[in-house]
Amino acid sequence: MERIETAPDDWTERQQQVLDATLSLLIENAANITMIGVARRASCSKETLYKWFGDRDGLLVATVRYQASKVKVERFDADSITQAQLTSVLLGFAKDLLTILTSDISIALNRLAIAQAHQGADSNNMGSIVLQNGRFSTGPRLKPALEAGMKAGLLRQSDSEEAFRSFYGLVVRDVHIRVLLGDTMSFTADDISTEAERAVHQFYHLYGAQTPSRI
Amino acid sequence: MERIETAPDDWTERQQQVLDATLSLLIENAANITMIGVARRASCSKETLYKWFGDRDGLLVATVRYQASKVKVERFDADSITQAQLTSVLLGFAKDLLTILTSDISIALNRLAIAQAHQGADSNNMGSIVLQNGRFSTGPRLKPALEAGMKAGLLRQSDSEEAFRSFYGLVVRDVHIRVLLGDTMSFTADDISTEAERAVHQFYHLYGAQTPSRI
DNA sequence: AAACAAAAGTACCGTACGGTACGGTACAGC
DNA sequence: GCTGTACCGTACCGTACGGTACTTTTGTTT
Repeated sequence: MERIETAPDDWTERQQQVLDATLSLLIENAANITMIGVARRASCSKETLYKWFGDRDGLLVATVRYQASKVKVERFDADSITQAQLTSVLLGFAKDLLTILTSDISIALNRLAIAQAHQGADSNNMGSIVLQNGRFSTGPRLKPALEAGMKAGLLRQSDSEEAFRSFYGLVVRDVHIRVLLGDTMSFTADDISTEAERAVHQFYHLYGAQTPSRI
Repeated sequence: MERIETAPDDWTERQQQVLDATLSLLIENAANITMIGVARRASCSKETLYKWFGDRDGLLVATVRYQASKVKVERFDADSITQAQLTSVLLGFAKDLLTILTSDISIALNRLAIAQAHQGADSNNMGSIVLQNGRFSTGPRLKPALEAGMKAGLLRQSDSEEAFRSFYGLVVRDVHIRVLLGDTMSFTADDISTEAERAVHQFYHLYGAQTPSRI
């Protein structure tokens, strides 16, 4: 297990300050973001924004990518795995997922991406970018651990992608759509731990090799 | 079991035509909806829109409520329930949920509501309305069947709200966020049936009184 | 047919925002 | 010191849109 970090998209420090300013404005109100607003918050000129990022969409895409590059990903890459290790990986994953999905910044970026997921059906629109760096980066991240678990006889043999999707459902349930729609669910760290443990327990119940105790 | 229909919010036929026009425009591009666009699509004047709906937000809220009023809700309201009945209710619910969440109209309205979930923290904003008529109307709808199932010894005794949320997670998994972000998942009716059956099977596995066969 | 109401159509206003241009300033290289 | 570059601040332009006012059409009542 090691922590790897994706490339910071090679922005200068000043440019990163601008992107951070954009992020802070997005968190405050993703819908009403304006170029002049970003310029003021970042204490830079609009012309600089256009010079660096091309246009409004370029700035927003750069901001989404920039935030994605900041997320450190933990990968499991061993052949064999013990029960305790697998449980630890699953628990950590569930907690990370719930923490991220309920964070201000994730909510803001998802709102932004969802709002304009319709325009520009190409793969460079914001919806695709968020999907790629969000949901579609989490699956492959957990896959090795799941397959090692199957190989070690801890999990039933099955399609690891399907297993992952069910685990995702058990972890997230209705939380994501609720927070996106403005339901303030106010999770404490304890709540998240409890939820993660429930999800892992239920997942073992569905996909574990031997049947553990109920709920 | 009976089909009840919520009040159509007493709009005249002509007004409903306007709301339908608004819906069709929302489906085409929820982000770029304009008053003049609605007026043209509905062959009415802007002034009429303002007279009938107050302002832009009033029109959008009315449209969301109007659509919600069109959804017929099936309720279970018996004291006792058989295994076959419970399975039927669960399957029907899962299929309905997946069908709705992946429909153009639900996607458009959720995008609209999510985009501006931040402004107006009062309970009359669009996020609250969609939550109330979407996620928060599905729970109570299934609750009686779940509790009847517990009473009949078909399901383990547990908090029916918690049981529902896990069922929701098993049914929806990552589907909702993916379609909202623009991932075209193209479900056929067969796909939806398969998904629903898997979810119900897994739900029974977690909450069923006797342990059925795996997956 | 006259009279009235409702609503379509159109013209208009104010504003907000994306994008551009330009003047001014700090600083690096020569 | 001179020149070029990078950047800030601000003013400006064009457009799109929300909202209002006014004129014309349509249709209904008496």
